Amino acid sequence: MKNNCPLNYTMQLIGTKWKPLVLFHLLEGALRSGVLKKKVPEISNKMFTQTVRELEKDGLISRKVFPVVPPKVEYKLTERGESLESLLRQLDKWGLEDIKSLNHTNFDAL
Amino acid sequence: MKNNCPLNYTMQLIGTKWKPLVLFHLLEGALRSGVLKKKVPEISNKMFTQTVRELEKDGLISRKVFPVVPPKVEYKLTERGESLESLLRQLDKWGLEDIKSLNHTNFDAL
DNA sequence: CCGTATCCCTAATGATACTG
DNA sequence: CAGTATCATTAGGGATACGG
Repeated sequence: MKNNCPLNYTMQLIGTKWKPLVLFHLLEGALRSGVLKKKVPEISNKMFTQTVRELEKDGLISRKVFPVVPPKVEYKLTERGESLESLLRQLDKWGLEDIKSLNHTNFDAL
Repeated sequence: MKNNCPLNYTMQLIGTKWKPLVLFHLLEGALRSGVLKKKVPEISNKMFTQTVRELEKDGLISRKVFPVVPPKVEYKLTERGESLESLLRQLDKWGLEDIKSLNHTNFDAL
């Protein structure tokens, strides 16, 4: 761990383009692979797989395969992943508030 | 804004390798350029400049030049930047807690 | 002291086609 | 439905040398 800042450690776990979004949508509960993917419309097939694989490797989500046809796979947050909930919500909230304040600024200027 | 998630908006503002660290260190107050840079030892000259420029452009920090020799430049958080304080501290806190819990796990396993 | 300008490398992301 | 493989592109990052 460099920079002796736990902050960096956290960013390395969730600080990518897609991870926060995937985690955020899983706050609702377990989701089937296709459903989860549709919640992040712009994500490519490759990046979706890569993202969930890494999140699984890091123990933030779990993957459950149902032995049925057609295949069915569900992803859900692990306990460790759930511990990110308040952080994820705060990230979302800050963005929302910031956008709102920007709008106010624009309105005032016009 | 894509994915209609403010979360993403936030990540685009601070979700890079160095921005969170720079912002975090500025929570203490204004810092002279060289001092701030030393707080992030591994950062290259180029990335430091690039990082503070972008943070300034996004209105999260401000840059003050003192007309003296040798040159003196100070960076500090803007009001908008300061609004990130609790978020930054929570990022740091989560990492710290997670590292601790990992250590416990390891100890238990040994 | 502070910052810019180059050059270079690697990791991250994306489009497309294909398999069990 | 879920996932893999491949190829191509770009963005992020770093080393070094130079300039006000």
